[in-house]
Amino acid sequence: MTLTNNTFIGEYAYSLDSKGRVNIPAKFRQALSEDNENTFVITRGMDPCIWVYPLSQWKEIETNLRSLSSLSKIHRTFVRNTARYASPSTYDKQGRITLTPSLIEYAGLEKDALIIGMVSKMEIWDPVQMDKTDKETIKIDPAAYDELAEKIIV
Amino acid sequence: MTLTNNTFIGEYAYSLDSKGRVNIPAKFRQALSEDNENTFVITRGMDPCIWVYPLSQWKEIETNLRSLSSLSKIHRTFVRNTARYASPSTYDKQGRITLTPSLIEYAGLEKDALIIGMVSKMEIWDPVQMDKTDKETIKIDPAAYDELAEKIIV
DNA sequence: TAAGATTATGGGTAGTTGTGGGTAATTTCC
DNA sequence: GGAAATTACCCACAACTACCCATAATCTTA
Repeated sequence: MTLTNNTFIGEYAYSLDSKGRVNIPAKFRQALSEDNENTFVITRGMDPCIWVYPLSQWKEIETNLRSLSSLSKIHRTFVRNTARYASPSTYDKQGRITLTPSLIEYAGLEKDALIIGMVSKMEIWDPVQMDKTDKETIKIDPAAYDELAEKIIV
Repeated sequence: MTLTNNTFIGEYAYSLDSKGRVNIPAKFRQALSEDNENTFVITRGMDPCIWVYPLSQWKEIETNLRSLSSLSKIHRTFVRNTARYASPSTYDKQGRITLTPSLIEYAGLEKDALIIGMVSKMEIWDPVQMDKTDKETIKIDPAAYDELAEKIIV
């Protein structure tokens, strides 16, 4: 079945080659709608990983950023920090995107790359970082989950 | 893989040569719409950096400045400071613009220049100044910042 | 099960990009 | 008015990147 609704779920293990390329799971490529022109926007995640947006999704963020006036210092800082690390990346005939050296370093990627579907976007993790973060997750305050329960039903 | 016209994202490290020239990232040049005739307007940023607008974008700012009444002192000051240091700069065959000595001094530029995409414009920073500003960012009110993030990041 | 299609990974090459420097035109200043 | 300095425009080259093809492993389908 071919879903083209820009929705990504599941986890995949790939390798990062010497040119900084990683494969995008075939299912994710098929899920990407035509208007994205085979293009994602990669940027820093809030965790030590790379966030990968469909281009159309990123454009919405850009539109929102445009509405902020540079007269306000906090607005300037926010626009800078959001736009600064982002770059578009179109996948090649083999289905790979090229990551920037800066993002590879930020995520601590070496040989292996874990690609995780986050519904509206995806994340690229180094396996070691992922492990570490998993262990820290256990320490999360259960009360925080209770609060979340009011917002979402699973 | 062309992003929206006149939209700039990402960070690039270039060098300032002995003639005061800096490269404009190829992606930014490609993003610039035809009607700008390869021309940007450079001026003082509100942070210690140089702001670089597409010519067409600058014209819009001029229009907005016109609408500010000179009866108000703060309006006069703002218009003066904005218009005063601005000058157009067309990039050469190699894609470089020439910066004015006054702006180079204002931004504290020496050998290296960091070019940062700010969506509707770009900024040119000295790496040392950028570092310093990054560290000050931590002092920004986290609550206000988070609120902004929730509104902008979809 | 076998043949064909798809997927993941590696590597080669031609064109593009970033950087330095040269020369002719223009401006400045005495 | 003419020399000096500045600016605008041009060429050259090294490094990099986008694009192409190749191959092995895996999945599909008849």
